[in-house]
Amino acid sequence: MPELSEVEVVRLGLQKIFQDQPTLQKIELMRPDLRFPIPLKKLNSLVGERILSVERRAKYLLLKTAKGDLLSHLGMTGTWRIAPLGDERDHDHVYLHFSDSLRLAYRDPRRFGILDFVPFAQQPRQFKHLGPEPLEIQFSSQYLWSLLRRKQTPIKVAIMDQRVVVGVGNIYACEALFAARIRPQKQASLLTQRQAEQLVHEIKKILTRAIGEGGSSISDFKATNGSSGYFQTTFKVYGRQGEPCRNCGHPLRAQVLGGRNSFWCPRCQK
DNA sequence: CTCCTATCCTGCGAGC
DNA sequence: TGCTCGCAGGATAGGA
Repeated sequence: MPELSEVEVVRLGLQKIFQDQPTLQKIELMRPDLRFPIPLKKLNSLVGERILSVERRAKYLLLKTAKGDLLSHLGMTGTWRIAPLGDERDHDHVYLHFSDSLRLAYRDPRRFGILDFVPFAQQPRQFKHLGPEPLEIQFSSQYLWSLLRRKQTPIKVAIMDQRVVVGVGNIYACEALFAARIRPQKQASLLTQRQAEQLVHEIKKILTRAIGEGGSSISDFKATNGSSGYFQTTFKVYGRQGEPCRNCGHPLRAQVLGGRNSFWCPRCQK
């Protein structure tokens, strides 16, 4: 369930763990069956290398070394955790052994995640069709509005399209549209420039805020796993169909758009 | 090309 | 208490 904010919080946690650039000493593969089989042989070429940094693109994480990178995607239920010897759990796929007796575990019960090897200086094939990062200046209202003019899909489907902008998942798509007062089912091509402006502003605001709130609990890295990373106490519409709008009191509604349940206030959102 | 639907998987909560 | 059932959802493949 992690969206961009949650993945960024995980990146910050991993960066802290790797600040002394430990050496990868061994990769222990417990079960290779993720979305795609984990390529142990290729990943083993990273053994002996130091982790130089941890980067993020969209919801992908990259552990960077001089020989190449370990790419991971958390899918729905993927987590990284510090796993001291003895802390083995169901659904642990991989243990990464580092110098200083550090061991990291990748665990993913639903197996929607990805672990892959990226050769040095190569662009991961997964990045080929990705749109701009939502928190970069390239994601501007001018960019979004001109792109949406040709889109014959509901606006919510459009902003969840990774080719339009990366990292906006179902929860924050609903919340950003509520904040921008736009109905999720509104045709993307019919947004006004003003609405595109509002929407871009709210997406940036909500993602930034979520990173800030998740990041504040970073001292306990384990706290960043699963859905506990969401600032879910402050959801205004997500999962609240039938309950009163926090703004006007009108009952909130739900409808499936693009295969995803969507929540909105019929009075506040136009 | 654009848009839509099905698919992968397991845990959890609702309902009986 | 214990069972079944449907939903959750990121990304992608394949069909219309």
